This record gives sequence, C-alpha cells and structure tokens, in this order.
Amino acid sequence: MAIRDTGTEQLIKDTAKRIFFSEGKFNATTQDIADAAGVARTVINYYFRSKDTLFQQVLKDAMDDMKLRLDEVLLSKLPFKKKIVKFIDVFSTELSEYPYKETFMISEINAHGFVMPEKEPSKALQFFFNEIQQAIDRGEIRKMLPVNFMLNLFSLIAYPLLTRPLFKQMLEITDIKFEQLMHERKKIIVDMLFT
Amino acid sequence: MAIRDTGTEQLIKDTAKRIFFSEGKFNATTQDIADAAGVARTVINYYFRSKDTLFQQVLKDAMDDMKLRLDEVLLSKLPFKKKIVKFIDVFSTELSEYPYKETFMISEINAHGFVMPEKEPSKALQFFFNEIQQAIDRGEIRKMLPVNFMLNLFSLIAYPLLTRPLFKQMLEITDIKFEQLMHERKKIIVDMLFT
DNA sequence: ATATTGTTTGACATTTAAGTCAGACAAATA
DNA sequence: TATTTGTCTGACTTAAATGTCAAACAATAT
Repeated sequence: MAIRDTGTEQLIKDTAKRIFFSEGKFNATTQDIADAAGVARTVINYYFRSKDTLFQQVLKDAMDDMKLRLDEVLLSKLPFKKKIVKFIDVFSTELSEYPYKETFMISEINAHGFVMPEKEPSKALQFFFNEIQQAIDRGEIRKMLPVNFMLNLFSLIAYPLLTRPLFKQMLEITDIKFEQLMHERKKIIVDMLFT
Repeated sequence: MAIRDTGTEQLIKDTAKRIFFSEGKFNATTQDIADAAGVARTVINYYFRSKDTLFQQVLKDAMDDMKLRLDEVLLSKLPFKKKIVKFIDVFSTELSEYPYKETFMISEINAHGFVMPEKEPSKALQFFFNEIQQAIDRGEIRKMLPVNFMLNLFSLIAYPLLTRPLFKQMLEITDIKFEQLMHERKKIIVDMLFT
C-alpha cells in the first residue's frame, strides 16, 4: 500500500496549526479547518481518523519542532550572553508565528489532563541550567535559581505576544506600533537579564 | 416582581468564574457548570437566557473587579517603587486565583471578535504612564517607552502563573516548589525593573 | 487500454450541547 | 389556610459537530 503523496495530509496539519496556534481559535471545528484548507471535511477523518488524533499529531509536531529549534540554540557553543541574545531572537520569531501554541497546550492539559510525551527533563535544559549557574557565579547575572532566570527570559519574550490582542485594545495600538514596541523590547530584555 | 435572593445566580457566576478563569477549561459546557454548581442545567437559562449571556456577564464582572483592584493601587499616593512592590503583590494574588482570565478574554477576542466595553484608555493607566516617565527621568528605571515598562511588569508576574501546568510537567516541579519559586520571584522582579 | 488502488466526496447516522416549556415546588402574602 | 409568585426541574425540541460509508474519481501499474 504505497501512499500517494498529494500533500493533503500536510496541508491539513499546516492549516490546523495556523488556526490553533496562529489565530488562537481553540474551539475551531473540523469544518472550519476543512474550509480553511479547501478540502472536504471527511478527508480529516480519512487521514486522522478523529479530530482528537489530529489534535495530538499537530501538538506533537509543534512540540518536536520547537524543541529542535530551541535545543539548537541552547546547545550551541556561543558565549552565554550571545547565546541569550540569539535565543531571544529565535524564540521571538517562533512566537510571532505561533503565539498561541503554549496556551493551546495548556488548555489541553486543563481540559483533558493531556501529558507531554517525554518524561525526563531534556538534556539541553539541564545543560542550559548549568550555564546559567555559571553565569551567576561569574556575576554576569543576578543571584537566583536558574529556573527563575529561565522564567524571566521566557516571560519577557512571550507574554506581550500572547496578550497582544488585549493590549491592542486597551492601548489602542496599531500593528506597526506594536512591532516597534517588540523591537525595542529585544534590547531591553537583554539589559534587564544581565547586571 | 421583587426577586427572591436564593444566591443561585451568584453561585452560577462564581462557579463559571472558577471553571473558566481558575481551572482554565475554556470550552466547558453549561452542563459542566451546572454540575459543578450542583444545580439543574436549565437554571442557567432561567437566570441568563443563554450561555453567551452568562459568558459576557462573567467576563464583565471579572474585568470590573480587576480594574477596581488595580486602579486602587495605581492611583494610590505611594512613592513609585513602593507602588510597584504593592502592585506586584496585588496582581500576583489576583493571578494566583484566576490565572486564565486574560487568556480566556483573548480566546474570546480571537473566536468572536469580542471587544472590550470601555473605549478610552483609562485615567489610571494614563496617570501610571506619567509616573513611569518621571521615574525614568529620575533615573530610577531604565530608559524605555513607559508601555514597555508596563509590559515587563505584567510579563514577569503573569507568565509563570499562566504557563504553570507546562512548567510543572517540563521540570517535574511540585506545587510547593512552585510556590517557593513564585515567592523568590517577587524580589527578583523588583530588582530587574529598577536600575 | 484496463485493472488496481489510494484518494476524495456527499449523503446519512450518531452524538453532544443548547434552548424551550409546562408543570412541580416553596417561599411570601393575603 | 389559600393564593400568589418567584424558583427550579425533567422531558422534549432544535441545532451543531463528529464520524461512517458507499460510491465517484484519479493516479499508477499490469
């Protein structure tokens, strides 16, 4: 049963990713996804059996993707500060494209007790924590638990992108203005993280 | 038609708030809410006509609530740094109880183009931005757009609480350990925000 | 060319959630 | 006590989303 790659399966996954992770429409229906992909709704069942299976596949893909990209930075041989700058850049780009990925995962966890595939804390993360500790010992960054440094890093990058629709409304900000803010932030974040 | 206050209406609202904002179950059904509140599903229709009306009421209540609490801090006569410390405390408490409130609002915005009631940027916020600018001029905090200072403040407090389930899984952290992290953070956040 | 087989579709069935309504119940009032 | 009136419930209706299936379609192989 050699498969005949029409690209449809990937198209559906990409479309789902866009709707869930980029547009933040967490309860989009299979019809919504099919329409957006320009295919009949039932092809989703053909390729993925059920909506839930599609969910899980898309989620797994997205996680593997991100892990790959982040690990590449975290494990790179750059000096600590340069690595952080690079990380901010890569993570910002990632989040600009898929701002709601984490939120979606959290909503899945809360709704269905979804647990992540991999158990052991990733090697890359362990390695990164060590580097953070060393930077603390050198006095490059404030004294704190390495995990808190990581939380700061993630927070400063992710939160504004995550809450963009809210702030756009609250502050009546245009998209261009928002991009400017985000650009200014990159420098600020580095300044705040390092002493 | 004098109403006979049985507390049911408030009970339903409180339950909905808990399910949506505390437990992060964004697509809970009316049945879920009714069960959790220990009432028949149809009382929701009796008191709120439709599920959507309940949504909007709960959302409005929550927003008014938060605005009230935050404005009280922002408009208080405390010196800038003390005000920030107080803000961190109040906002942390608020978010510990309802970590998913903002996320829920954002998902509503993304799904149905929901727009917030009040148009003009709130007085309190304007006032706060002025204070931030003054603190910048005094050299208390780094030079940046006041809105970016606010984003930093919000990010550092909110993001960890928002993504708690993810980090708990990724890092295999217990609730107690997490609380400790959050406690350490309060000091760190102040340190990071001020030069 | 024709058969084979993977892919796609539309009609139908099933399931699940939201909303309606008549009547039961209980608290206030006459 | 009897009546009124607000509150609550369960059975029913309607609406919407998921899933199944037989048949049509199209690419590849014989």
